[in-house]
Amino acid sequence: MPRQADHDQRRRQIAEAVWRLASRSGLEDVTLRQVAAEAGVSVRLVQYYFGNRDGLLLTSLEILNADAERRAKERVEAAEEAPTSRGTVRGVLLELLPLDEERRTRQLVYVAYFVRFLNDEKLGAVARDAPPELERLVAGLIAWGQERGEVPADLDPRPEAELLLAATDGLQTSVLLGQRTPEEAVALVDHQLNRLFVGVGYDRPGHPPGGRAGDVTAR
Amino acid sequence: MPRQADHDQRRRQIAEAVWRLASRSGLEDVTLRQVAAEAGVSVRLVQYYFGNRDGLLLTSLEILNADAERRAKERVEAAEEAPTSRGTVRGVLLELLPLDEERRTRQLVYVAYFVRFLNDEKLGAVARDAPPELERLVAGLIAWGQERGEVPADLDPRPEAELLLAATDGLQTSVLLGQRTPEEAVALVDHQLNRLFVGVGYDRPGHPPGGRAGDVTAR
DNA sequence: AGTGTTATGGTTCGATCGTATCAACGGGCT
DNA sequence: AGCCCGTTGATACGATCGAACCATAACACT
Repeated sequence: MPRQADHDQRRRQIAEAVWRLASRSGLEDVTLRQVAAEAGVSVRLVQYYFGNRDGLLLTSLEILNADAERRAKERVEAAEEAPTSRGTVRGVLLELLPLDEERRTRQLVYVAYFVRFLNDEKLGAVARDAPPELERLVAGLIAWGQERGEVPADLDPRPEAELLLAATDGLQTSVLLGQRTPEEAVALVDHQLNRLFVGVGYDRPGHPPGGRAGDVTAR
Repeated sequence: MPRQADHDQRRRQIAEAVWRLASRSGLEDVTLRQVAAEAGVSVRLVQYYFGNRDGLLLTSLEILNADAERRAKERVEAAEEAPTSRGTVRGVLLELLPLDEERRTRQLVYVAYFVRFLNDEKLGAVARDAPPELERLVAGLIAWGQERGEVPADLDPRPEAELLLAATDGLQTSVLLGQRTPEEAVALVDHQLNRLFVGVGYDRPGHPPGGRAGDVTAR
């Protein structure tokens, strides 16, 4: 029991227990006792680091959000090395699908909190931040694709970005429910990307476009 | 009190209390006592009609689902009087948006139950039924539109239907969170419909197509 | 070396949970 | 008329909840 513990790590350890419980069976199973047991600490320690239950729920969500933001930034930067705007947009969208355990858990946690976002201003603020920013980002990428001639110039980037993100969000739901495999969801994202991006293939460099451009764009 | 009570109405009265509580603050506030208070009956009565809490949650969801199905059928039939396949598809999609209090509550209830769908087989079965059926319905309507020359023949109806429904589902989320007005969501649905349906206007009969078809289709 | 603050564990308290039990009312049936 | 069962109310019980309190080990600082 050292005097100088790593508070951030301790908080993260407990927050991860909250995520697991919330994603498994919802917020009603996120009790101080269950969280303590799941994290392998005493109830007192949870109180010490988070105060009361509201603080526990809020701080755990904030940590989750910070994680998501950092992860998204990483993936955007990685995708930006790709020579096409399409690759970057695809990277952003795929961050919204439950393609690995981390993303799956994160998205389930958001769902578990969802109804609270509407009536709890503090929680709602945390949740309402991200999406508009994403829409600006994707719209900007589409506009950039237009400058590079990868996206038809007569498209309006903003609604295209909004629809793309909404569709991905809807696919997320179906994948979580097990109605669709992650692969099918990715294929549908690519299908929609095919109508936006002409003359560029998937984010694999050197992939042959295949057929006339008119075929790829499905119109 | 009377020996012969209307059981269905009683059950519905209590189920509606469950919906209100669940949509307001999540399943953790759906306790027997709170439900009884919200419905204006005694706790014993809730037990009498639903057994235990699991039964209460399950049966309330089943009643909600039956309502949704009936309402969707009504709307489809009403839309089918419209002369275009587009009007019918639009009617189906708009049923998925929180455009009135009934739809809003219904969709919030689904969200409140969501994480339970994954681990509770009984609940999951109720939730997993509807969506695939919707996809077949919309895909069929698109195919019908192709026969009538309202939809380009080279489109594959199935992925178009899936994307349309996924996008609407995603828009639902943003409207519930207050990030988008219902009007904006409907506008985006129409935007996406514009790329599928050529040469037919909105479902208002006699609405002038306006400009060349190429303008309307955004491509 | 002693002292004070930080970090942690254990325990208790009143409230509320789901569930079960006891009690009573009231109309349909013989 | 009288019994009886469907229907409703009130209440009790054990478990668990969030929150608070007390105790103490261990390191930092002087």
